[in-house]
Amino acid sequence: MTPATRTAPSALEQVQEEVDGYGHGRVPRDVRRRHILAVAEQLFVERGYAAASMDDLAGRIGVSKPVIYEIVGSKDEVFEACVARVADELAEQVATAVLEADAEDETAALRAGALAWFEFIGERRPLWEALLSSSDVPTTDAVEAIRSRQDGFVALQLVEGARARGVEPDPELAGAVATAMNGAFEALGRWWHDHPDRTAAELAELYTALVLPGLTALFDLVAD
Amino acid sequence: MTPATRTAPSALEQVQEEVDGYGHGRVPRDVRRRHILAVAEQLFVERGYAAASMDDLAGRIGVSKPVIYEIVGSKDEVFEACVARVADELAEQVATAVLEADAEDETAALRAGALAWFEFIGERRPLWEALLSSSDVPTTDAVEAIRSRQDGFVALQLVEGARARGVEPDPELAGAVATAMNGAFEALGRWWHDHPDRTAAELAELYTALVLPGLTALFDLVAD
DNA sequence: AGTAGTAACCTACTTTCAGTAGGTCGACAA
DNA sequence: TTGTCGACCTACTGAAAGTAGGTTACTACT
Repeated sequence: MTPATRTAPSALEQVQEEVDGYGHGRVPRDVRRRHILAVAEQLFVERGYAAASMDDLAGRIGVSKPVIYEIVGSKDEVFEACVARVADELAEQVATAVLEADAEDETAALRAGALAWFEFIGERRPLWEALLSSSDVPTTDAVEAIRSRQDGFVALQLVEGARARGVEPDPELAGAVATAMNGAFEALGRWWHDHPDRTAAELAELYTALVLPGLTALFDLVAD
Repeated sequence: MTPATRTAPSALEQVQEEVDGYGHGRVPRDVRRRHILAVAEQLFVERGYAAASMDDLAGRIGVSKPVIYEIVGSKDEVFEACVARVADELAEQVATAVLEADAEDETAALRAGALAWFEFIGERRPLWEALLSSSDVPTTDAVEAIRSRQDGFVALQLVEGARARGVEPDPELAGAVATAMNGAFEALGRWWHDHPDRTAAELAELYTALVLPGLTALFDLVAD
């Protein structure tokens, strides 16, 4: 997405610059909000959730704590906002990949979705781990929220895929299967962390091989 | 396992009684340890991890904080000890079910394992959620430990199953698949929470239907 | 220019809680 | 009786989340 200009102008640097644009320390709310979230993201990645303190965060931003509480909220809310940003991007990447794939070819769509997922977390592994699968992250409601959004998306694809074949599937079944599929995604993401020499494409291939036959059987996806 | 005597003498009550056995407050280390863990488990279930305080724990036990730190350790260590207990039981239940199944019939073994898993978490849903999938549990190393143990077990089953058919599988592949399978288990456990009218047997059936065909293809499990 | 209003920000607290330093108390041994 | 050891306690420190209430500088209007 971002053109690969060297030393990429990370969201953090961009906001930092924008903030510096105002000579004095005072900066409008929405800019400050982006500022806080960018620094917080960095901080969570560096220290992990538990060890990241609000005092430290405020210090890095160059602002006092009440500002954070006023503009974003509690520590949990800051964290959730960070998670939500990542989740939005993930959802968009995956959805785009799936919807761009040939609508007739469910196998290709599944493979494309899986590939997009693994590429996404491959590109920002530190962030992904810090926010979603590190060793001290509280499973916040935000995490639940992104899970259920992804589940909903996958379930929808399943239902539509089946319908396109003239099968009317049980929506609850589709929901359960979608949840299981996403659980497998998450788990493979963690596995990848311990086997970094694998490529996203290999993982996507493995995933597809594991899951597709069962889907076919359950939803008649590639019906005669 | 436990004979269903009415008002089951929970581990907590048993230990409580044993402690009361000593007239004075003083009790040997190992008894106190079981005492602490039993009460802690209860407390985590009631309040969740974050809201459970060491002061409260000490108070319920009828002992002062340093005793807990001396005998079990920090809050995290107490939590991990609780998790480890549950994990041991889960591992045993699943392993027993799988190993008792007909070794020739991998489909049956998979189904039995899945059933054991879901029955296990069905029987102690509050505990399961409090320790492993609630909203404020830090994903401790203990959780990682049980995951990797389960992964190892499943991977082993896959490898052995394939070997029994004369196929020598890639162990890393088996590991990845096992991880994905367990991720799906966890996810379905969470899904169940929102769809409590389903039975463990239904979930096991669904799970098997989703996963088995892919396994067959990948490992030649039910060869020719 | 002077002044009211307000948006952005600050100092300096309170509270809660994990974790600890150092001591008490009773049982049993020599 | 006195020493020692194991179980336990009181009373603290330190860190960090969250807040009450005040200050400063920019803006708009007279």
